[in-house]
Amino acid sequence: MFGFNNISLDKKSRFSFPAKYRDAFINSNENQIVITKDPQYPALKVYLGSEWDQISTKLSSLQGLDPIVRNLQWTILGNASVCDFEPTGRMQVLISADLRKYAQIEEANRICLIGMGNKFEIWNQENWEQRQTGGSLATEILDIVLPESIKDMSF
Amino acid sequence: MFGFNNISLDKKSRFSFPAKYRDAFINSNENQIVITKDPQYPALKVYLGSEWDQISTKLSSLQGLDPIVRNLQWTILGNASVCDFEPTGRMQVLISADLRKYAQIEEANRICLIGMGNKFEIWNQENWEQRQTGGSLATEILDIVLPESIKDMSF
DNA sequence: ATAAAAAAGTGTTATAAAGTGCGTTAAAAG
DNA sequence: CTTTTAACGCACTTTATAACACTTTTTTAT
Repeated sequence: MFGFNNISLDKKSRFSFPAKYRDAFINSNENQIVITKDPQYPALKVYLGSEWDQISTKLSSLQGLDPIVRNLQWTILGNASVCDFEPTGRMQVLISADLRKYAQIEEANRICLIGMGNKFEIWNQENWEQRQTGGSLATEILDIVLPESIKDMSF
Repeated sequence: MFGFNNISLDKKSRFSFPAKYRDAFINSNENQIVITKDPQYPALKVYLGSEWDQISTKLSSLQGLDPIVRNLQWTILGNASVCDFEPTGRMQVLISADLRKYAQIEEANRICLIGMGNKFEIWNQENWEQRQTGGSLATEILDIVLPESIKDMSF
């Protein structure tokens, strides 16, 4: 599941996955999609249910008294929106109001859906273009030292 | 049970869990909800009965002569409010006056209910926004060394 | 101590808003 | 030209919440 897609949100803020991903969804037998905040950028992460189960289980088991861990738990777990999903149907998913706000796609009806293999990202179109053209990566790097417990996780 | 919810308290300080969590509650056969203080922030933790049984059993069995452990016991066990709960009904829960005070949601009628997997957090909206938006990672680092006994617990 | 009043807690109903499902049209691909 | 896909519009369903009525508990005054 790779590649860039420019797709539209309907009036109720739903989008449909492009048809080219249908077989992959059917093959891996997914019936849930999880959307949550990207911890570093004003963008959203989209996980398949099975992938999400792994990530969320691991992350929620970590020691929440560590403030860095807790912040990641808040961001990723605390903003996750779990959507029922039918790979054989319209593959339509709603983006909640606060996630839209975070990704700056509030009024926009066009978004960028980027396939990253086992997950997708959703970006506001302008942000995505800037990110790709400009060398503007510097501003948002989290210069925090990650605790050992999450060094081996990839979100 | 994940995700952010902005919900209202009624005049008697009750809130209802969003309907999307109903199936999870029914499946795990919960009939009790426990609300208690968060040991680090002016916020509340909400546990399912079964989860609470585990945590409270474990926590109350720890060596209370350790001051950090003792503090956690006071905060978490000593402020727990157990509420009857019907997953098939309105899923309505009352927040007691002193818990409201602790979480600074005394007059507020809007709260943030954040699903963190096996538990929820309740926040005053302003506090939550500050915590999420600010680069507040550095400020509240608990530079205490946790005793071995609780390093593997996650509250 | 008792009664009255106030406060706190419980439960029900009505309604506006949010979310869902599905048919139709428009656009793109083969 | 035919088939597939994406986008749009509409109707229906579900959900959240405010308003109301009633019960129980606590407080106050006599």
